[in-house]
Amino acid sequence: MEEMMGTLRRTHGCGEVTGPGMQVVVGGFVQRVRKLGNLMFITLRDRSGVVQLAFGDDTDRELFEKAASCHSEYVLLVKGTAVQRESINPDMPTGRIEIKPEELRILAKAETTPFVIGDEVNANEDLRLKYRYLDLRRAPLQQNLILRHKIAKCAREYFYAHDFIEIETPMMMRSTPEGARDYLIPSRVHPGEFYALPQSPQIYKQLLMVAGMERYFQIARCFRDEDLRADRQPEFTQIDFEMSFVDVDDILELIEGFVQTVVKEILGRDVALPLPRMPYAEAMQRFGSDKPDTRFGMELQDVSALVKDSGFGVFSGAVQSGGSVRCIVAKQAAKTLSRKEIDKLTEFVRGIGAKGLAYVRWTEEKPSCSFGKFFTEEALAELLQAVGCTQGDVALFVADKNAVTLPTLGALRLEVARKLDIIPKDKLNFLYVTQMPFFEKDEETGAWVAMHHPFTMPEESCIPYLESDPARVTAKSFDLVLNGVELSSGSMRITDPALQEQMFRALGMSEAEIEEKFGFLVEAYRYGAPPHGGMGIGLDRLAMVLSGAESLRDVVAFPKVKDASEVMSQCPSPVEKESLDVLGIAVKA
RNA sequence: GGCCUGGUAGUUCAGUUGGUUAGAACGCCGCCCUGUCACGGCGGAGGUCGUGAGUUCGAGUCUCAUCCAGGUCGCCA
Repeated sequence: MEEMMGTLRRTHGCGEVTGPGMQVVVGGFVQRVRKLGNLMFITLRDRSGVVQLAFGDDTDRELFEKAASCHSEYVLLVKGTAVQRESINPDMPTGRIEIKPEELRILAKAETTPFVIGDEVNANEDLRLKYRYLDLRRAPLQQNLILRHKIAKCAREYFYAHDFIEIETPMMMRSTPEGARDYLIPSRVHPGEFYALPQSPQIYKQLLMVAGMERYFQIARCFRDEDLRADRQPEFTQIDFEMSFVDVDDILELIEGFVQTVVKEILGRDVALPLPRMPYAEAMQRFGSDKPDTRFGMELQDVSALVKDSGFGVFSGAVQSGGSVRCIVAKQAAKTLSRKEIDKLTEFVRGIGAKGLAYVRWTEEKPSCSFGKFFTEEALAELLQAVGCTQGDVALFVADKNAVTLPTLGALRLEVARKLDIIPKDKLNFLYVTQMPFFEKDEETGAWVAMHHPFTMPEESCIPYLESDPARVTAKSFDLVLNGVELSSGSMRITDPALQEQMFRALGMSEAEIEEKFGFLVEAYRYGAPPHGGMGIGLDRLAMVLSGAESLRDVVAFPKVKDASEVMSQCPSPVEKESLDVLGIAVKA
């Protein structure tokens, strides 16, 4: 029979009971019951920590028997006195004291849990997600959610202090066919018509600038109906803002200030400002990535000039047809990267688009080389010297068009670094990637599509080439990268309606299409808008990196799994036929 | 959607060329235990080997199909 709290109220968190002599009432879950005959210990856990209750021969017999009936995860309310322990546990923050209970109420009993609830995980994630409310009792996950809360709190305080106004934008909005797939909401009042959940508050926050709100901020939930990854959930949270009367540098300075503040607040560490800034083109050349992990070297090297006249057709052919031959050099990796391992890496690069992988593996006296028969010893020595490959190293080469060599070697660089375990875990390398290309070519259709979104302001100097030479147009956009994770992206927006229409045309949209999809937006800008720009910072990803978690699931209270379902409540789920009828929806069998 | 890996007790796993009654650890239950804190000791319960079909005298083990999970690529303006 469960008991009531009555008038008894908690006075302290379990982790807050520190000194002997304290009269306390604590409540929490039973972590563990340890019976030693007429001596018994119960560890009680709440959000603040764990404290030990001690029952001995000085304990009232009835109270002792009641305590002895407790099992793991029972919910107790205990009144007692903290006393010095006979045997101290130095590994426990409250290990110097224990509570001598005078009163104990069993507020709730608990069935045996499907997995043991402790700091160490000893169950599959699948099972833990099904019983997410139990998994969340574990201190590491509680700490992650608390850390996430602190980031959100810190963000609010920072943006409030910088004169931003918190404004909610709609969760039900117009579907925009560009970009990611929308989650749709059927309209009952307008059968056959749909709202969409926002992929971001982009359009609304721009309109808030047109409205003269000057500085808008929101911790905004965003939705994208795409397949999941460890670092991608279908619904996610952005620290979203937009500001007027600014240019790129003003936004970058504001955000690096936030980054410095939040890292100091959460980790107590200093971030040196200004944050490094790297043009997109340089990031691709040096790291083969638009979100470079700069915590380690092993940068890409272009050896096209050295190998273009070699007898090795794969190399010379790639250079002659406008591509390149590039490599990375893994220092002192010859032992770890055996022939077998290099074969695996070859499979790896084939999986992401390269045709193959050439290598030099310099173990003993002579380098062993997959393309050795096409190179004289002198030519090979010259090549290796040029790329800084010496005894004990492995050099890995990819030859193809640049659209393949760069990203392939970028991914290979990360893969090799992980295998060699050379990525420093304690570094926090923030980086702004700037001057992104405006357009990117759709490989299938050959059409130019916006790399960011179509409201992004191009660099002024590029405007003449919008329609004549899209490839050379760069955008006033910027990404914030932390340790190779894209935390956020932002840009200046187009405020000139004529330029905006020109942009839509460059993207191949007809007048009718522009009017139909974005007419209201273009019209808004005809009534005057201050120059403005903004950003959305991924709160989940920031929490993931700052907590050291490997997956977004570890920093989201109730995450979705790979197929976008939620295993605890089992959604999505079918609905009653009547519910569909009222919406005018028929579901294919 | 493609590819890779996995699914055996409540949990995490082991399980030999296909061969007796499918094991271990933790958890759970019972008894003992006055300083434990991963307490300890003794005993016990607990299994549709994901599901279905096939090969075989015989399948946890081999084959096929299917379901589920994770990773990865496509995708994510």
